[in-house]
Amino acid sequence: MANQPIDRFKSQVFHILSEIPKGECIAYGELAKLAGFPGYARQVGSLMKNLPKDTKLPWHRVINAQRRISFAENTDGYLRQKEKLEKEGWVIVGSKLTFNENSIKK
DNA sequence: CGCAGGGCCCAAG
DNA sequence: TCTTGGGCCCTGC
Repeated sequence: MANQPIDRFKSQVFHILSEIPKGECIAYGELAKLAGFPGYARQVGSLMKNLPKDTKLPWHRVINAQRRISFAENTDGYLRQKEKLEKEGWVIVGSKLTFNENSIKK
């Protein structure tokens, strides 16, 4: 298509996303930046939105810069992401995402 | 061609 | 911690 840069951007995003190891997380902005398109955070969100349910990409490891899940708590997207993250050692502390390294801080 | 909106980001209060 | 307000880029109507 005409949007080659964007097309590459998408590919990069998906690639990077697939390379994210368990226990790691990345912000939309960071992801976009690594993809070579700093400032395209919103587009990353659009891509996530477009992801199929059967995707094997760890989209749940993508969070916002505030280190929070960008969904409202009453949405199933939030719940799904939360579950996956918790399985990988993440914990929700006051709406904030925190990595549980062996033991939660105090 | 303009406008609203999105899994955003950042700074203030 | 939450709410505003500005800016970021792209898509859809």
